Amino acid sequence: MFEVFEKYVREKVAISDEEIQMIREASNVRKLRKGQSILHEGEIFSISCFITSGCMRVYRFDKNGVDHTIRFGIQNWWASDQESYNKGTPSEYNIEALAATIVLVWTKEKWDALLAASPALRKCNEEILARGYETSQKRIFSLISYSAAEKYHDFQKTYPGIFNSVPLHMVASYLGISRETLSRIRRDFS
Amino acid sequence: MFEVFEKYVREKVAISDEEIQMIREASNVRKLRKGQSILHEGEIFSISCFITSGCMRVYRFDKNGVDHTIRFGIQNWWASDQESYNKGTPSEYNIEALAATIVLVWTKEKWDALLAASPALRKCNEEILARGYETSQKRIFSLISYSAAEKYHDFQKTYPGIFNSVPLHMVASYLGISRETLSRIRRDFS
DNA sequence: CGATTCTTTGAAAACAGTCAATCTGTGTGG
DNA sequence: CCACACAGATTGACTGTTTTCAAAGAATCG
Repeated sequence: MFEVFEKYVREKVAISDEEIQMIREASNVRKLRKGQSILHEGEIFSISCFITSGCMRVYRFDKNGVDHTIRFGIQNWWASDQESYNKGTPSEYNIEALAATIVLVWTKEKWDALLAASPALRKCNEEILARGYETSQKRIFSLISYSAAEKYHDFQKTYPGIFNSVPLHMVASYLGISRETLSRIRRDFS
Repeated sequence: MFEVFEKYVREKVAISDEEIQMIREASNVRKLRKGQSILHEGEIFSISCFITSGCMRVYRFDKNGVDHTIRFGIQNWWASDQESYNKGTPSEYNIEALAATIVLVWTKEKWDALLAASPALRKCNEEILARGYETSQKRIFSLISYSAAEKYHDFQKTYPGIFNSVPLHMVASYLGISRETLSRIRRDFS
């Protein structure tokens, strides 16, 4: 479990064994069954949650009760609602495991303490946030400029790991198109 | 000029007069005419750029040469390409003034030094990044779940300040719809 | 005032969504 | 091992929305 995280951090920043050990001790392992949720809308999201294996999905319901996929997460990704986490406000999102999944979690208190104690972790954290923002910008560009077929192919190419882990109707909901449209795109392109 | 920024910072964090003074001394004022750009694609974006008045637009061309509005900025917003700034890579974006605009700029070197020297500024910076990410998430949800009309009304309601500062065809390009569609939405709803 | 940019409109075509039905694969219980 | 249930994926027919293209009407600016 933790080895995955250690490798992940060491690839991003130089960090001492002591710091790693401290981070390890503050962490908890959680195993999730397929379909299990770590966040329901209305709850406050107050953990840092790193995926070591499996697959997760962040989603949200619209006013008609239709769910929309905000984001997926697989190994080495974080599952979170930054807004709820930062502000301590009730979340509008849900986070569920799409398959058997193992995550490392830290409470917000412990994570804050770790950030204060470890400059390397702090740097790593900043990088993660920056990377997340850049990813969002790219996705926004694809959503405003691509056709349905282009969005599909771009997703498949950019995130093959995710593409191969999640059901197609969730890919459709991630891309903002209907599953039928996605199905027809697939038929026409292969 | 600088007063706008000082007020902005003080509303976010507690900061000493000395720190403010230091930030002020490192800053430069730049006046932009309508249509003037501070970034062309291919260049490296290596300044922090705070808008004290006026209006800016971050945009990008797709492979057909059509431009798409990534983001707008008005007073108290930042104009940037985080990815180019962070990684030092050539930008894929363009940033232009949509009207006479005054910005405060810091070179990346100076800004980094300020962040290192002022914990308050660093905290403020983190908040800005977090807020930017949250904003992106909201926009993604609107792009994948709203109809064209809903996107329009949401934008108008959420960012009235921007809505009233930019031409409609750019609003359309920001929302990912054609100007004709936007025009018809407006006709049908008033 | 003329030039340019921005916005609106109409008609046709392309595109995507909906609904209902069917097909496919997986896993479960008998 | 089979039959059945269930979730996921596909298809067809239809509807509705959005884009495209071409043109004309405002608004703005030198």
